[in-house]
Amino acid sequence: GKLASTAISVLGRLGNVKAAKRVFDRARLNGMGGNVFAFSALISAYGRSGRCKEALEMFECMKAEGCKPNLITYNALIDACSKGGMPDIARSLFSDMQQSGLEPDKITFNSLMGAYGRAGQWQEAESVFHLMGLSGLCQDLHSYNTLIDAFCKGGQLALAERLLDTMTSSGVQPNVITYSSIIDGYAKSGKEEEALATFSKMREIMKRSPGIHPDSVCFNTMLDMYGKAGRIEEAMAVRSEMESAGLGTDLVSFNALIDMMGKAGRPREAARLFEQMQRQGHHPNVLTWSALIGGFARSGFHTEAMKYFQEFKQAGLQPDVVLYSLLIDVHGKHGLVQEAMGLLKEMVANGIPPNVVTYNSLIDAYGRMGQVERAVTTMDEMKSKGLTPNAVTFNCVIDAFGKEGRAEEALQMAHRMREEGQSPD
RNA sequence: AAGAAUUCGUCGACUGAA
Repeated sequence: GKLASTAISVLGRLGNVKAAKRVFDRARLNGMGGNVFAFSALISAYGRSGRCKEALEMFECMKAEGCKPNLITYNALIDACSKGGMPDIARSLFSDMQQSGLEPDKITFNSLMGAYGRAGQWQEAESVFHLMGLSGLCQDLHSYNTLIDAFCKGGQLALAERLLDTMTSSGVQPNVITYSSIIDGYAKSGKEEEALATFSKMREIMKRSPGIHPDSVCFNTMLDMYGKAGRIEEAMAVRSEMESAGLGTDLVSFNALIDMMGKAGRPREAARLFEQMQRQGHHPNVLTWSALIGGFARSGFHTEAMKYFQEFKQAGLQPDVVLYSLLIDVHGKHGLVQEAMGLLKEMVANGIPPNVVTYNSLIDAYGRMGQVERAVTTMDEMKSKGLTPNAVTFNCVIDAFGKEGRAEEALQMAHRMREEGQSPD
């Protein structure tokens, strides 16, 4: 009973949903599983791995079994929707729970705010923050951090800075997470100097409060920022600092470094880091491999890239949409459309449904080859699969017409783009 | 009064005279 919910929770945290579900099922067979605790833990486990649909199914399932969801169940489910990028469902659950007589608590508000923040809807996040105050709940450190992060993700750095001041004067002390969010916000807006200034400021403040230091997430944020900006020297310097701080280069640091080298057209350096990390006992994950493979593929070393892809599969790891889309894209860009189609078949056969990005890469490939008609059919095909073309899709098709000198049709496509709710820019 | 479940920051994919 109690042991089962704890086990489900721990497995969920480790990212092993399969095992969590097994424990859940077994506990239920033994007649000690079907309680709120187990259901909530499982819903949370699904949420953590981004499987919001399954979380919602479990929720329906528990209700059907007559197990009444409580505050924590709702919180877990709202968080699952948040992580799954479905803020609107999160919001309707927020209403539902009140209908059933449950009072939202701080965690409920924070989770809902996070749902909007992740989705880039910082205005909504802000209004939840205020609603929280109006409901008589006092915003805590999580609330401030969540809203600051929402502002940062929405590129509203001035608002983030202002809220940082507000929280301090309200007696809530910012922590590493607060500063990391802001640093990342600057990093993603291409404001490296501001990010660095925030980083330094944080270290100054932390010097005065013993026991608190920038952690690896914070360093990795800086590291990746320099990597993305192609400032290799500085990225390396961050790595050294991390090591002298006793944090070491962790999996995320290596992934960022490998990506940096790959994008800088230095895939051999990336491969060196790849070896190095393993010597240090790190197990490469899908992100590591994608960065590595992408580096080789973008530089035109397809054979190398595919060799690593084989190795990846032999290592028993499952390729995902991103990895397949990456491979499809680089093959398409180099005019290897047959190979790209082969990969598409393979992914479908492996039960990985292509998404908008996958299709965009194919459409782009046809466009580059001057096969506008095929580009258009591919767009229709994606629609028939229930996928909605986005701005990138339309841009690719418009560009394809443009390249062929078919300005009329390019314009028509731009019109359709508006009709279908995408704004051309 | 209980060994149970819930909230914050970092890494990989697509378009553009960028």
